Amino acid sequence: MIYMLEDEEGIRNFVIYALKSSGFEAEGFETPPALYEAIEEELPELLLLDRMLPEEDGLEVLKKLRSAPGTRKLPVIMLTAKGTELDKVEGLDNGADDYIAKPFGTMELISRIKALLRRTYGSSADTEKLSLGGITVYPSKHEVFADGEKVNLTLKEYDLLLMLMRNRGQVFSRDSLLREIWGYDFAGESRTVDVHVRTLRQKLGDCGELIETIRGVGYKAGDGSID
Amino acid sequence: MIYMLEDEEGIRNFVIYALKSSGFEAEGFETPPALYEAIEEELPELLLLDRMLPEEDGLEVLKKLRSAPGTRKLPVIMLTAKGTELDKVEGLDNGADDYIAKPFGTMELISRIKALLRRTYGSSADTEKLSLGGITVYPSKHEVFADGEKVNLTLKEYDLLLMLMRNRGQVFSRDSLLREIWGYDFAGESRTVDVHVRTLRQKLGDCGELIETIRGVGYKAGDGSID
DNA sequence: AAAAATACACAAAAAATTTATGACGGGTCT
DNA sequence: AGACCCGTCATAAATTTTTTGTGTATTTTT
Repeated sequence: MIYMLEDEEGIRNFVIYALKSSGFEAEGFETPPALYEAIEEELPELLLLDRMLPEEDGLEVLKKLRSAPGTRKLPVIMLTAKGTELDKVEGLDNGADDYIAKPFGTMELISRIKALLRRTYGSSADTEKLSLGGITVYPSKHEVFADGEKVNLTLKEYDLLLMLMRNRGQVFSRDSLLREIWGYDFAGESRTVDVHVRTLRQKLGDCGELIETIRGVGYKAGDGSID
Repeated sequence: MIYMLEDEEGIRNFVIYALKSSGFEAEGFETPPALYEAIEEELPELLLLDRMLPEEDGLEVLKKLRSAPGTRKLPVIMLTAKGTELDKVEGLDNGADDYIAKPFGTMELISRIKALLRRTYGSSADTEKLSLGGITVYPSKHEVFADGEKVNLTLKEYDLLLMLMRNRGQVFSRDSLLREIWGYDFAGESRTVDVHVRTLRQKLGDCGELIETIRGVGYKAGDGSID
């Protein structure tokens, strides 16, 4: 969720629209009190802050946010018509993470937002995860959780789960799984996959049921409806 | 320590001088290879990267840095004469944290550097010391403590530990560790890593268990849950 | 509906792979 | 020379993977 504090309705609507088009959740506010109230309700992931406001200066808002424990680390990008170097320095030195002078392009704004979010919330390693029902997989950590409990999987079990989770709802034949995960190319009869599916289900406990057997065809994880 | 990659000597010297005047340690490099070499030696806190370089494009340098585990999180500010919105978007979307178009003012540059350092290291707490369980590393002093006891590590052991501690929870394959720590052109056995992990674990005593073996994949430090 | 056939689940042993360990020799620095 | 770091190897230990056999559920045939 991204919040924006900006008194001019035109700019505000334009930016909020642009953000939503890029897949962000976004909400705009006209006055500092309205923003404060919203922050009490829900802390946004990032704040776009106009520098020049009729009542309370944007800089004052920033200082307040920075001095309150809950919002001390809130990523803030200042947006403003005041584009002199001194203005930028003032904004940044008071705790803003970025400072964009109007007029700015939508694409640049989006990119800067993404860059800041990336830096703040650690783009891949921590965030990157796959979930299905009670199962969560963190690929870069090679960790799997089922109903909150950490599960220790062997390599093949892990590969198998990842394969199924990455293509949820899709049915894989034993042969295609052997080819993809084992790299084998032979078509000979083998119960190898079955055995791994079994151990995998066992280790996943209740979540094991999310791996379905499609009789006569193969296996799949989830039916696409569950998130 | 801040590094700068910039082919024009005039700008380079000017910026390095400005940085030093502001109390930063800084060093400039003329070519990508020189930068890479320096990074092998010491990882800087931040990198200023010129976009247009005669040999290798700045963007290529950025991509390389972002794809290597050791420098994936290195804060990077791009500095460049190319100031169109598309250029900025391109730089930011490829992993740069900020993008400043020339000509830029020294004060703005310093402020942006400070803002990024603030965001990255949270008021410089992280640079001073890294902790995981009973292990504490002081990178600036090259000192390591395990359960309060000082531990004497050899260079490779230290590099290995630092690598794992800086990316806790992340799994590293032997190959990627060899590439990052031993250098991209190291031709030796990947079992070499095992041996160093062993000596490292030994020296860390009980804390050695924090370095986990992920069978079939590699090693990692901490499971993300421990702080 | 009963019988036969098929496909899968389960269990445990056997085989294969991967990692830990101990030891050695070359190299470097003091 | 002595101490130490580094990379390699052989072997032991640990764990995973595959094979194999048996039981059970489901589908097909009669």
